[in-house]
Amino acid sequence: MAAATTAQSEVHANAEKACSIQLSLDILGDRWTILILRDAFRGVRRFDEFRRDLAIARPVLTDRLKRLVDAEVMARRQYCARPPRFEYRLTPKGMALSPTLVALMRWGDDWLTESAPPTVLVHQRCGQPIDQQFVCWHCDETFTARDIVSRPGSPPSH
Amino acid sequence: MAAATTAQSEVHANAEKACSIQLSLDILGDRWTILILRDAFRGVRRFDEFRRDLAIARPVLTDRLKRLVDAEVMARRQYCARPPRFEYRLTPKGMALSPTLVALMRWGDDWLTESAPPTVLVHQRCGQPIDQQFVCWHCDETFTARDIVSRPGSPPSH
DNA sequence: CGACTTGGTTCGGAAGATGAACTGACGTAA
DNA sequence: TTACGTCAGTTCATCTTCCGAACCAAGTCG
Repeated sequence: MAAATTAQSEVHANAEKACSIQLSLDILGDRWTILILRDAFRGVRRFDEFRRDLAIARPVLTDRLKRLVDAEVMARRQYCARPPRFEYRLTPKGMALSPTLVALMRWGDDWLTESAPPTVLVHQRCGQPIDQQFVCWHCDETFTARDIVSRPGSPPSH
Repeated sequence: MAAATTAQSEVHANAEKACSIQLSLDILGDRWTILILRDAFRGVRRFDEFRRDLAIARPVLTDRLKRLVDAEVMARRQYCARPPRFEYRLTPKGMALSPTLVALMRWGDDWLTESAPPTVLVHQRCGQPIDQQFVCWHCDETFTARDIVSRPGSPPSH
């Protein structure tokens, strides 16, 4: 990624037809979807709660929630028969987005706010701030983006 | 983040006025910007190279690059006087987005592609695939999103 | 000279976002 | 029982943004 300046990864660049980032952005890539997910991680579940918190137009929220449900990132569930009430919850696939949201939040904290970050994420057990790191389990060490190279994925075995 | 279902973080939810994710999305939150950055990480630098690779409309690319330069995520630099030629490079602030891009890519790999991932990121030194993890330096251990709680940031000291 | 490349700007039409109003099923208080 | 409120939407007119095509300018190559 960060080592894309090397000859290696420039050679590979053209080989990446269907990039995973592209696929992810097909689902997440608009002004509202990630904010909806952020709210969902905070515990927001109901239509009007999303609407009020985000000040999003109703038709847009309807559409975005529908897309997220279609993509199996969120699940729509009726939790009350009468009156009929629905909630939108993160699926495991949606939960798996937490590293993305955390990375986004940390970037904002580090580069976009001059004062203290509005929210701090801490390790539940000890209460100390968390860090997000690249890890190599082979070398058993953490490192920065500078030590990463990209390679084409192994062709599907057959 | 993932523990937003606890009473704790729900209480805090309303206290988060200017969320860092919101601030980040003010810069990154549209269909093209993140794809431009992905290309930049791959080593793409010139206007027409971005345009061809992304199949993006010229005026939109002009606008997005301008925004990224204004936000100091990329820098526009003339690298040839005659004919005047320009390149767009990631600044340190832009480089700092690599964890976000990596998280996005990994989510796509894990949940959106059924075959092998098109690109694999490996540790430069040993060539083994990298992992991205939450780390607590206090406890000296890695963990998943389930072990995170959010807290309001400490008020600016004075 | 004329064609080509790079890095744009300027248009009109298409697509997407917006707020306001409407619906409809139900609950509650007077 | 009448009126009002809530939740979860849909419909519609308008407004903004996006897009592709065309144009432009500066320079280079043959």
